[in-house]
Amino acid sequence: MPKLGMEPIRREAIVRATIAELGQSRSLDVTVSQIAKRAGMSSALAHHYFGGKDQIFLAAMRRILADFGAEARAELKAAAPEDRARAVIRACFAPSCFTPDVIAAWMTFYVMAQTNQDALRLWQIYQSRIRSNLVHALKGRAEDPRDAAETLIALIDGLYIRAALGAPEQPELAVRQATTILETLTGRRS
Amino acid sequence: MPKLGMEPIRREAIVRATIAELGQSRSLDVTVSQIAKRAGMSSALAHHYFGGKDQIFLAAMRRILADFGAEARAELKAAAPEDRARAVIRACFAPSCFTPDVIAAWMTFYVMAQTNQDALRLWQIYQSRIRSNLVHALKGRAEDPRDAAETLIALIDGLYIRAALGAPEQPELAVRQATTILETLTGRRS
DNA sequence: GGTTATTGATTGACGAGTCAATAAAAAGGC
DNA sequence: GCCTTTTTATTGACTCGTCAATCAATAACC
Repeated sequence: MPKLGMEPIRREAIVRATIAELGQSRSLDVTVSQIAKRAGMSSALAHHYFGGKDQIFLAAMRRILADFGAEARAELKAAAPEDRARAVIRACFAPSCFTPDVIAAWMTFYVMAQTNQDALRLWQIYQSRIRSNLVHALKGRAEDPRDAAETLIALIDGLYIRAALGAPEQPELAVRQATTILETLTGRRS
Repeated sequence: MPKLGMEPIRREAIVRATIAELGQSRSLDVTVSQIAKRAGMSSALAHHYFGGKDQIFLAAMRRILADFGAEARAELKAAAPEDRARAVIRACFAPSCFTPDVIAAWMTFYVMAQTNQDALRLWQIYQSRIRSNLVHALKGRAEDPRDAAETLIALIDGLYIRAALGAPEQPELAVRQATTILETLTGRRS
């Protein structure tokens, strides 16, 4: 009983299912069939719409990156100029970006980016966006904005890993750690 | 022409080959055959000595952890009391721990630890060791030694990820970033 | 009748783990 | 010191499962 105009619906379902499955199984060893089953369709259809497994993963990665971008834009728009750096940190650990599923998916993307050029490029784009946001936010507030931004990003990456492996660390805790560093970097000793 | 007493030699060769292969192929999709070939033996022999793929990986992980432990112990022994935290940082980015191969292998272990209980336990042991070293080193020098240690570890993890994905970041750079944070955490503003 | 949606069945490759067979060294008996 | 037996080392060939990708077939829609 095929209805027309299914393509966007199916694609959306697959992307969601991919993130969920990746988050649940916690490894890259997720089969197209598993994803398709969770999305309520046959694996053949998933192949039909995406062409291959890699492209399914890339679509999921793009989605996660886009979600983060939206979150960051929202936080930045609502933030006072001197609060922009904190806004970026908040975005990183916002509920839409810091769920167990998404975190676990991130991990797999890190691995994928080591070998898949497209994945690497996506990651780099995300990196340079967050970096430029932070550099901009830190200009005039940290001694070396570039350096401080780089350090903060590394710290955030590390907090993600720890969230992936450790007990379900509360977002607030991660935000607090990152904020503390931010404040020492901007010279405000607590 | 079997010679006796080969077991330790073969095991060593497999462990080395695993790290090398993991580092080169940059993914967990490394076959036992690939490893065995690099180690100069048949895959059957690898199975014979280790029992299975997981145990091969775990042995490689144990090795890397042990190498780090040795490095850390050496650095700590040679460090003045007020330099102990820096010694730990130096150990993390020492040549024996921070080669491209080892870094890439680390990444795969992070992923493995998400699903493999034994791998997770190994990681946790490593974590608690480095944490207690850092807490000890920071006692009386940072406002909240535990918190500061936690943050430093997260930062180090993040620097590893970035090294795995980015251009071959120089160890000195990573050490500098970590040391900078260390100094702000211990109250010495540069 | 052409397009879109959909799937079950199939193909083809690859990889973990097993096993039987071979060969050399060691151990034991005489 | 020889012959036998056991233990250790080693591999090629094989089994069994899995999975990505394809395809032919079916069905609704226009």
